[in-house]
Amino acid sequence: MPTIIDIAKKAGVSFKTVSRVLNEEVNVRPATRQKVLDAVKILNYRTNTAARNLRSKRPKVIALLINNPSQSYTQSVQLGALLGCQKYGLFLSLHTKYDKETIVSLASNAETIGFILTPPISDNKKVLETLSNLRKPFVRLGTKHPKAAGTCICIDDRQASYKITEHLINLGHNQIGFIKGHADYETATHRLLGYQEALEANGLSTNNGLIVQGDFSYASGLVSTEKLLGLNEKPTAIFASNDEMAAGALAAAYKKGMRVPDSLSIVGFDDSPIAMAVYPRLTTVRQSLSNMIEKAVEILAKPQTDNKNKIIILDHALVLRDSTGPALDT
Amino acid sequence: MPTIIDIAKKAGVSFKTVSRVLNEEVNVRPATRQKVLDAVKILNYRTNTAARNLRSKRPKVIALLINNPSQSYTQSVQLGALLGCQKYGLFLSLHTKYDKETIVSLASNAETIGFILTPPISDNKKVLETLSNLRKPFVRLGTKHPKAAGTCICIDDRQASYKITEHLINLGHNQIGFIKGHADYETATHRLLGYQEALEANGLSTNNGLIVQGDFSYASGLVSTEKLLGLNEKPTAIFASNDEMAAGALAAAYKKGMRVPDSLSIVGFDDSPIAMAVYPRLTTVRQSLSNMIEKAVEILAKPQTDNKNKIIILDHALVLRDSTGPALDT
DNA sequence: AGCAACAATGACAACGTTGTCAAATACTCT
DNA sequence: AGAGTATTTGACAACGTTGTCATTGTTGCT
Repeated sequence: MPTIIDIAKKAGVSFKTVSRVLNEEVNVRPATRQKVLDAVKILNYRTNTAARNLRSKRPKVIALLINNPSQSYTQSVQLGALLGCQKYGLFLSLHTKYDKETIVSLASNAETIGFILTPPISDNKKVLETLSNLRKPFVRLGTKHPKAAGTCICIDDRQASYKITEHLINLGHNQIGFIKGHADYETATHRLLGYQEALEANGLSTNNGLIVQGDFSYASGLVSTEKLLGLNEKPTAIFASNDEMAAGALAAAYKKGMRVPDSLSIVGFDDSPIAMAVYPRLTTVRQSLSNMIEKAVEILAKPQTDNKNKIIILDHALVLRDSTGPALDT
Repeated sequence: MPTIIDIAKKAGVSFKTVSRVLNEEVNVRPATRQKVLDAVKILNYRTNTAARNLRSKRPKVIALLINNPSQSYTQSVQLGALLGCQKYGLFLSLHTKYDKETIVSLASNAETIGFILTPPISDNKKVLETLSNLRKPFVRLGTKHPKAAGTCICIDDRQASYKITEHLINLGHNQIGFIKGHADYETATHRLLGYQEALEANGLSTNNGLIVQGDFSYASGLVSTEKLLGLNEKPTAIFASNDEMAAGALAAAYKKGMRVPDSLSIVGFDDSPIAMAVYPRLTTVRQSLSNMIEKAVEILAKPQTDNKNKIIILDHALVLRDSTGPALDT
């Protein structure tokens, strides 16, 4: 394994200068910087995080605030965060509580670099207020509410929602039920908007009682679908705001003896593990939670990148599986 | 933060002796050791893993071999392994391939401490043979097949299975269907045995076509349950060998218009996230995957603990929820 | 040209631990 | 008791990096 001393020799500078380049410090001549970077590339150098952590007094802990009813969501995020931390030689501290006291005590710990907030905490006014006063950086996942400080990372929920609704419309569906997510989540609002816009753009009514309130849980998906299927003008397709509710919708359909996608199409959102565990497998929107969280860790780990207080919008993708099919000709 | 030098002063020995005690080296007088340990406790000392990793040339990587169709299982295990690694200052390398070449190349890396195998790899003969020849320690999860070397960590599947079957019997069920797990998994066999023993112990027949083959997937749970419900002598309860198949069983029941647990009781196994996401919530067996994997990391991290080539059996617990109820009086 | 001010670089200590080797102590045997 | 050996302890360097401070190089100004 090459060390900064090897790099220094190769580049013809002192090892301290190498350290400066690697830490993106100011006051390094561009030519020198380039020589060092070349040497780094040639020798395939990787920083020894043990040595760095030993010597530097920089903070090393990222606080992840997560309190999500979906266990699969929680696990994915934790996993991604841990992998990111491992990459940068940082430690992760996990927290489900987010009262003022907890946050203040975390922030006052000199070891803490900053916070990562996950929905619905990302949009919790009290938390945002508390953090804004605390001079520690924070990153908010799954939201893009512009008012508060802190970097936001999300996908374009509205556009994704628009696209998956249009997929249903293209299959001939014109009565599309919608199950809203929990009101505390910003994403829930955007997904609804995308759905409504797609309907309007295709000349379909958005005001026909086909929108019901869920809360992102399986049970609410089931109950909501029972409501929708009990209507006089039944939907031929249902858009659930996440995969868990879509799984609940599937159960409700089975209960009624309906076949999916033959007599009812169902779509979800997230492409969580459940989407593949269910029968038939769900058509859904994939958002890469692991990319999101890795980006969040990176922003906190490398404070020099000027991502502060920006809104970062990551890619998503429509995933067509077996739970959607053409509308019945009735 | 106290260092070994502080401990040394407190205990009246050299800091090198403290290091020896902390690393459980031999040739330390018991009295000295005790003095050091007391000082450690009083000052609440925690090893600085950065310094340790920097100085020591000990290997620091644990290779986790995991290739499980269940994403929730995979995530839980990875999460637990990462947390364990963080605790001991180790790195995790994740692998889904387990051909001979991959294993040999991992083992020949001087950085690699050892391997953790997860089902079904835990019982893969080729892998076990390859590893046995390679002089690297390995830990096998979810199995207790005695022939091969390596430490095994598991729960008593047979006993757990016995207990949950007995729970159904106590509710008055005497026609209990069983959905087997994938044949590659040792646990599948033990769960079947426990079920059969419980039936026999309660004077029920085990030979009545109520046992069908699944493969641990949702889809196989659904199909298997349809088979069982199509029999002349229908079961009043179904024991699925894991929660995913139990979720499939629930779907099949809904499809037939049956209510759970009113007209059919269903139990699963694992207490995976799905058990709580489903309606009604599953009665199941809880096995703490996180404990298992943490133990596995510990064994590799602290080679001195003489857990080598032992079989470690962890606790499990019956979790009674809403998917089981009294048998119908028919 | 000469000087100040600032930018860029380098020399060296320090972080907390383990590895190496030497020294001190305890034990065994005659 | 004394030599010889084994056990226990200690002194000190080393790991690869960053922090501190000194030194050198560069620029702008009179």
